[in-house]
Amino acid sequence: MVTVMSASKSEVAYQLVSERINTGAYSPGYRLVLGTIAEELGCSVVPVREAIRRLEAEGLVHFTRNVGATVAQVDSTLYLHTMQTLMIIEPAATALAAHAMDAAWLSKARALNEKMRQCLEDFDPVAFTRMNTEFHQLLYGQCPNPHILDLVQRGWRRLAAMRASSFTHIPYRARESVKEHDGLLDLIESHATPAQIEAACREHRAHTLNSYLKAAGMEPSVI
Amino acid sequence: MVTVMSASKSEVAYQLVSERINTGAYSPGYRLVLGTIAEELGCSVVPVREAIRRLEAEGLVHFTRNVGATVAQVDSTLYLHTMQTLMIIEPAATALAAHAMDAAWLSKARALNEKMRQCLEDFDPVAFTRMNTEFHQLLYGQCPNPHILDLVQRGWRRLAAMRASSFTHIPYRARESVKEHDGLLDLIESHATPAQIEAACREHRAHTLNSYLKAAGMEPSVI
DNA sequence: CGCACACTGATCGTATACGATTTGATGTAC
DNA sequence: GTACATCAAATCGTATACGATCAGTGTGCG
Repeated sequence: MVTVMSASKSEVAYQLVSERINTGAYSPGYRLVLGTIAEELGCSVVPVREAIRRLEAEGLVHFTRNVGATVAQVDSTLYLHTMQTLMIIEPAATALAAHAMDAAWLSKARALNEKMRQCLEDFDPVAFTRMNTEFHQLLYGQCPNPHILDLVQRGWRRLAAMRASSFTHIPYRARESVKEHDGLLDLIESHATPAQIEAACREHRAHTLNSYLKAAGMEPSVI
Repeated sequence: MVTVMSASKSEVAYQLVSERINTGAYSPGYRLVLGTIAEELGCSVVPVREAIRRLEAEGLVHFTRNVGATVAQVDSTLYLHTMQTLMIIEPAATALAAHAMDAAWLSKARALNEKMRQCLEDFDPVAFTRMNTEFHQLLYGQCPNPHILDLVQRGWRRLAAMRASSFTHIPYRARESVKEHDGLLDLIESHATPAQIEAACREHRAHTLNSYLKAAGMEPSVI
């Protein structure tokens, strides 16, 4: 055979559906029909099934036996639960990644945060959220524990899929957020202990979460 | 139809393989052949495939395209990574579950820990590990955030699948562990804040992890 | 007019079948 | 004796086919 066969069909199906959910082409509640997707991909339903089940395991789609799959609903509770989970795991990942934060890394992070600061004028929530995601990825990206890294990435991915950035709901957080990022980088530059980094990072996340909770008229998170 | 059809075949397959891994009937490295399992279950390979992929998503089996699935290897790094992940998430789950810890709950937890204390004489690592799992389940079980709860349960499940309890490797930790459990319950009884509970619980987990690391001649965890 | 029930179309769950890929073994040349 | 090419068996990946199940609709009865 000449064909390269780089990825299996179920992998292709997974990528396709996954991307469409992320870009919002499939919005929450959208009915994912195996046969339709299979036809579109030019393959049978079997690989599509597998892809859908994988997405289910990741929490991006909801599946009911003998009924079918739909893109997971973004109920406000789900958003909060995901935020809360990230508030616990991401700071830990960042602290564990501290060893990799050298001078080069630091200047890159500073530059990115500076770009975010510039973005504050004529505020564009989407662009800002994208850069915010990138900034945090820079923070936790070098975490040496693959489980934890995976969990953090899934969390962010879920939030992205919800297309409900905090900054859309509570725009004033953007300015505070940039300031807190700087504080975090200062802390890292001064060779703070991992525990200190974790605490500061968690505080940053907690501020965002609690601002959202307050805006929604709810109690702040207990931790 | 008279049949109840309580679970789909892929669900049955999932349960079967999952249990066999947990009980150790399928030990790490064991080759999971779709056809063989299907034959044993009296069904075709398709549902088995789905079950295997689910187990892969949970990290219990390793899957290679066109080659097949094997029960995940328990390399010591994996064990440590799982322990470290749990060290971060479980205390948070416990703190979030604090609201549900009333007098009745407390007496149940005390009773269980007392049983563990009795088990210290003629020490049986397996029985002790089982009770320890139960005790911790009691701690985090009422966590209201389903994501976090799920992550904690997966972590414990993974550790169980590894059949490599800390108490097998470092038996002297058992005695300290029971004492720390009591301390934790005292703290809860005195209506400590969730943050305090989290800190104490994490310290407990950190002690276990670092004892293991020390026994293996490795550096203690940075957080 | 409203409710219960049977029917229908859509969709899922699984079996079977076959092509594709890998792996390990066998044989041959050097 | 070793290295490499070739081959066969085992196993996976996917297509197709058909039975099972569910949601919605229409009809009949109270």
